[in-house]
Amino acid sequence: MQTVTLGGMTEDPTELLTLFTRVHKLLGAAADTAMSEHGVRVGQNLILSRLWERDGRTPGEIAAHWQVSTPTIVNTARRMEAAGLITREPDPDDARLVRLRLTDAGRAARVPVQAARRELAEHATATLTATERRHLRTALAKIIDRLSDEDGPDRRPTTTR
Amino acid sequence: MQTVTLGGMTEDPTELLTLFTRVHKLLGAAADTAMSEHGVRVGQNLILSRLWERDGRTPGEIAAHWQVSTPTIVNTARRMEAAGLITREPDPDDARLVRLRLTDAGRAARVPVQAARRELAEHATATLTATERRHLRTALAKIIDRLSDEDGPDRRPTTTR
DNA sequence: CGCTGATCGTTAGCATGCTAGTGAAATCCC
DNA sequence: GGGATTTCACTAGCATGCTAACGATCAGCG
Repeated sequence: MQTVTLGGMTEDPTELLTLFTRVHKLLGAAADTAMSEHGVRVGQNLILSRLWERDGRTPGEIAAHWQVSTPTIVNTARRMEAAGLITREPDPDDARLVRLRLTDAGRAARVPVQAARRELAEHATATLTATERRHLRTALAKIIDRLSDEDGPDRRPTTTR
Repeated sequence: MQTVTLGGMTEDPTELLTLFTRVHKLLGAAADTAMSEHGVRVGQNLILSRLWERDGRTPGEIAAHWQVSTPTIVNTARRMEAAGLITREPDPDDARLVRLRLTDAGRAARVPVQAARRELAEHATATLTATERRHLRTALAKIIDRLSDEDGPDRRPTTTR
């Protein structure tokens, strides 16, 4: 009986999935607000952070890194091109590929955006003890590993299984 | 080799926002898959769980409970009506209100859907120690409290501020 | 009684994710 | 060399969230 205690409760308010939904909504909204002040929307961080690390990546490359679908990156990249954060040029050696490159604006957003995200993370966990914060990170990583395993359709086609 | 481990990382893979994004995506996808087997999509749980608790609620009532916008509930309710899970009738006493009521199918989904969500939560946290699981719940609740405070525009219009 | 303002649902349009299907280009392999 | 396969990006269409603007209805108050 660790959790549910009420009489006719049908939905435990501390149900894990519910908690995650709410945290994600709050964190996502806060991140979007904070990042928007620097001309970047929250979903664009998927692409920007990879291009900051190394410029000229392809949509498929970025999608694979985050385990996200290619259309997600393609559509986000189109919005970012319209917003002047990146450019999209065909690869000269392989016409199937598209190279995403940072503009000056895209490069300039790096420091403030990363700072805003870091500050938000600190702010959100300000009331957690050091132990809780450490366990939170561990728990999240464990859940990701756990769900990435059987769920992941073809992550790392290692010969053996 | 849990995840990435490079030198000039610009984006810490253990960055809190990133971890939450990934957990949310994995958990949401798994929940949607599990619930879809019973004819319910993951977002519809917002409405269903409230109607299971008490039938005949209004969209605004449900939106307020979850701190979610009214259009979110309205649009989800329209899809649920099309799917045969609920009906929508105007309130006889107040023509502005819409009463959402469960159909037999909506009522029948209760047990299997709740079981599926519970099993998923257990599965996802199976590799966590009891301590980690306890701290996870605490940490999530604390983050929700923290972000709901100043962020919440008008939660509880107490006279004083 | 009737005007004004508050309340409630709806519509329109956007961002972020997804799957399925298309088409072009590169690669494999006979 | 040339047809079949694989690999890309892209498009179309959906679900889930949002804000802004609209319209209808109810409640207050003169």
